[in-house]
Amino acid sequence: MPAFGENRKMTPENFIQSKAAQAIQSLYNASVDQSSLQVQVTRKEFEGDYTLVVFPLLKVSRQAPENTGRAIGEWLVANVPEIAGFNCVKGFLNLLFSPVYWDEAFAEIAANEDFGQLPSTGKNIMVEFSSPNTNKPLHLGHIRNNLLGDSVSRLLKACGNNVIKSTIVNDRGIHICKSMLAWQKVGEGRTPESTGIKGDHLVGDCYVAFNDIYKDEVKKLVEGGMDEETAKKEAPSLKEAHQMLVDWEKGDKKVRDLWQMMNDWVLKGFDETYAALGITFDQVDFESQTYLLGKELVQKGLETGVFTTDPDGSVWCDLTADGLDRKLVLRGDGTSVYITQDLGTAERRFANYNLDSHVYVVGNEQDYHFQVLKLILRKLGFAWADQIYHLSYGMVELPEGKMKSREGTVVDADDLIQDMYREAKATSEESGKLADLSEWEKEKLYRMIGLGALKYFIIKVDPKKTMLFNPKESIDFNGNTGPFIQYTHARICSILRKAAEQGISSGPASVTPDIVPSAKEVRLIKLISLLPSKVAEAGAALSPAILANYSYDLAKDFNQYYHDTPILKEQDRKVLEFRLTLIGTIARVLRKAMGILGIELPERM
RNA sequence: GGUUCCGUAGCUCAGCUGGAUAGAGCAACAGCCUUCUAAGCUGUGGGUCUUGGGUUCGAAUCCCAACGGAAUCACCA
Repeated sequence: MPAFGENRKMTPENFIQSKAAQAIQSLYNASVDQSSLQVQVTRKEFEGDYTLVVFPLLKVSRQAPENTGRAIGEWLVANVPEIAGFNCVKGFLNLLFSPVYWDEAFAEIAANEDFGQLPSTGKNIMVEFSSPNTNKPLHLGHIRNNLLGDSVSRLLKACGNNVIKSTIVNDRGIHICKSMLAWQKVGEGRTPESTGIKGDHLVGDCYVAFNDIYKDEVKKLVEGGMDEETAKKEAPSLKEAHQMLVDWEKGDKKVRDLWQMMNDWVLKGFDETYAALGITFDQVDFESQTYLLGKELVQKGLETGVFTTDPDGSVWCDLTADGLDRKLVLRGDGTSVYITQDLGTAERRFANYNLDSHVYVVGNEQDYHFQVLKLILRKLGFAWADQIYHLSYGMVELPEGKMKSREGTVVDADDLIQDMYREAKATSEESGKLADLSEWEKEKLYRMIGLGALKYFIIKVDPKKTMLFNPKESIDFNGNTGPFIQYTHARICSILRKAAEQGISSGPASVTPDIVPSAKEVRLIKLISLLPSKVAEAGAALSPAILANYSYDLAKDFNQYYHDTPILKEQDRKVLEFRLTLIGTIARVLRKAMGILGIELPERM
């Protein structure tokens, strides 16, 4: 992927590789494969822009590392006008580009409005994420899922793909029946309207109530002499819930009506949470409408011998040869299981949307499920089976351990969003910098900052790792946090505003070849220029964390530059305009990167 | 037991296809607001990269093993 804008034919790395190959040819009369030459950005402790690692070349040069490096460096300076100087430390040849080179590179970035957007691939990619159950409200785990899914969708889009965001609402099953039953038993006809409680929370309360009733029954049965295992199965409320599920499948009107009503409450509640998070979907499926999919595939698999039938009529796929176990795909009574409908929906989606690939954002507790899913699809002969990517993410744990809904240690999504908002408000009010804003503007800002903090906190961690959520640290707005990056952007906007008041312009045209960027400015330009490769890298690894940490690096570097460099006091107009263009470009790059992550950057804070 | 993932500063995390003295933030300590937003900046202290082997000029990174932790292996979803 190009490290520079799309117009540039060569990245600095390629450029050095090709010139170094020429140097080696000329000095040692040996030809080396350009791509085998290792070039990296020079570490900031050393002087230079890019570094050629000379160790691998010693076989060819038959000289000490230092001498080899020096010889190549001298040749490059003498023969390549873009390379202005070099120094050699051990086996590392640090090369310095001429200021003109950087100036041109920067002008190109500054003029490219689409900087950071990669060329179109023409591919259709579906990203499925969120996929909630309708028996309880969203919690912190769902937030990680939603933010990853949303960010990854934006990443893939920035990588030039046509992205379809989808979710499948798990609105059917024993869990929702439990909530329904409890509502009938102890709900006393309460509704979101009559109580003012958000619909998903009301239904979640019912779910908790069911578990209380259930535990009570089990306890009584055990006291009556029954062993615990049996008691857990024989509890009357559980049997009732099962009966309710059977009635639901039969289409019993009373059950269906109740189900419809309570699901509507929940979905309305979810809509509010999604709106608060700024998340939307292009395609929403409901499991109640898709759970029968996949049965034809089972039939097909039986015909082709991929599946076999047991004496009791259940259908299995034998995966023992692949190091896995036997997997049930159809129950003895002919009803389907979880994986059956997943097979079916995958087939339907690839066909309907002409997908090139499909990303599933699902927790790592389902790693095995997706391993099996892909394998079965491959056995069924679908070429696209390998284009399924399970974006597996780790659990979110609390300082006191795992979240357990039954023990009430879950962090509720709505509560969390509220807490972040409140903290942002308190911190902002304390600073007193927003006194002249209208109430409406302030509210918008508190939301932007609170949510930015939450989103960044979650997204900056490598998805596959189990992460710890410490409420105290999450509301800290100092250091490597969303608000730090937002603050940097607000500061940049402030500078540009002040400059405009003083009638000083900034823009690509102000970059002229006679400006010599300082070492710090060159570092910033190098950082800015990394955006396209970071987008590509993050997209390929499906890790928004890469982009988040890159944004932090850029913001941190800017803050240091900002403190060391007088900007508006500078007398030389040309230098001033160059700096303003640089600062404006940083703002644009930050906005782009954070936009891909789904985090807004305010112009004031 | 099988499979997969994780183990880096007191804590939370970075560390790209192997490269220079392993980096940030938090916490602790010491500085910096007549100058563009102090939600900031500068500095100090803090490491056997879980352990042991291997591969090579060179390993936190790749391979093997051990130890520790997590997930999963349902006629649940």
